[in-house]
Amino acid sequence: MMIKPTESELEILNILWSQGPCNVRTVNEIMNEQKEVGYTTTLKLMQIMTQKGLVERDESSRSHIYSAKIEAEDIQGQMLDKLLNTAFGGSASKLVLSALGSGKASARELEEIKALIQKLEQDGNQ
Amino acid sequence: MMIKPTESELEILNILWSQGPCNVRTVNEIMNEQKEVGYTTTLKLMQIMTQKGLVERDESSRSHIYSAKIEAEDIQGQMLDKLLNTAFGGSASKLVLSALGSGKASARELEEIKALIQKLEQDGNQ
DNA sequence: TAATTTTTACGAAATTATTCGTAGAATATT
DNA sequence: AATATTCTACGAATAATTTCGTAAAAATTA
Repeated sequence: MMIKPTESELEILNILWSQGPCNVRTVNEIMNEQKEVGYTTTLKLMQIMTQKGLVERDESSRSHIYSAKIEAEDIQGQMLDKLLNTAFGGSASKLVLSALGSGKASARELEEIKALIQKLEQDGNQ
Repeated sequence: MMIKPTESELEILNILWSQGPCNVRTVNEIMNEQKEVGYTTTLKLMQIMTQKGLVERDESSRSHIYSAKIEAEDIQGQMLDKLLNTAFGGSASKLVLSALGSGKASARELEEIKALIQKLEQDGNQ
């Protein structure tokens, strides 16, 4: 069973996923664009994450460089699964309908999704 | 801003959503099908939820009857939104593709989704 | 080289969430 | 009526998460 990041840990992972490897200072500055967080708070979190194996760090330079040790897709899938089961009673279609219903997908994205459905239906009919 | 249920609170809400109004005993028994939880633990949680306004209770009979005070759809939408932003970087299509990709939707459900997309695209082109 | 700044390590306080024990009231059973 | 059961209220213990202060080492600047 894969380890489940806490909410703060997930925020940090998101930064690492989008920025690539970086040091505490950078992560903390990005965090602070959303809400005020002390430097040592971010540092501590990232140290804990290292211990848990969520990130790894390169200590060769003075300011350690952290990188995500797990794939965004893995965590996304895990969390989606959890949400599916806890909030949507296991119904993937309810979840998808809710996601699309509120107009958050562009025309281009809708095409992508249609294409996937097409593919799924073809595979299913074989 | 709507109040965000904790994980345990969400479990209880799920029970109330699917069962309709019920008392602590019933909720606790259903909870115990998944994992062992003491009766007073469930009671306490439901009392807290009452305070927070997540549920309301009818005290007219001795064993109080609790019912969800918020719509499943509202919380689902809220949590989905949050997941969308925290784990999927705001990309609804990534989320949907991940949800459909792992074969969790039936043929019937895929049809529903297709129909919705059709509708969204028509509306969009007006 | 002295002073300042940046960084890590560590511990612990503060906050939030979960769990449960105990007491007492209401009801049901014998 | 006495006993046992079921229920709520309440407080507090425990656990998990988040936050930050302080100290010391390393590096940079004056």
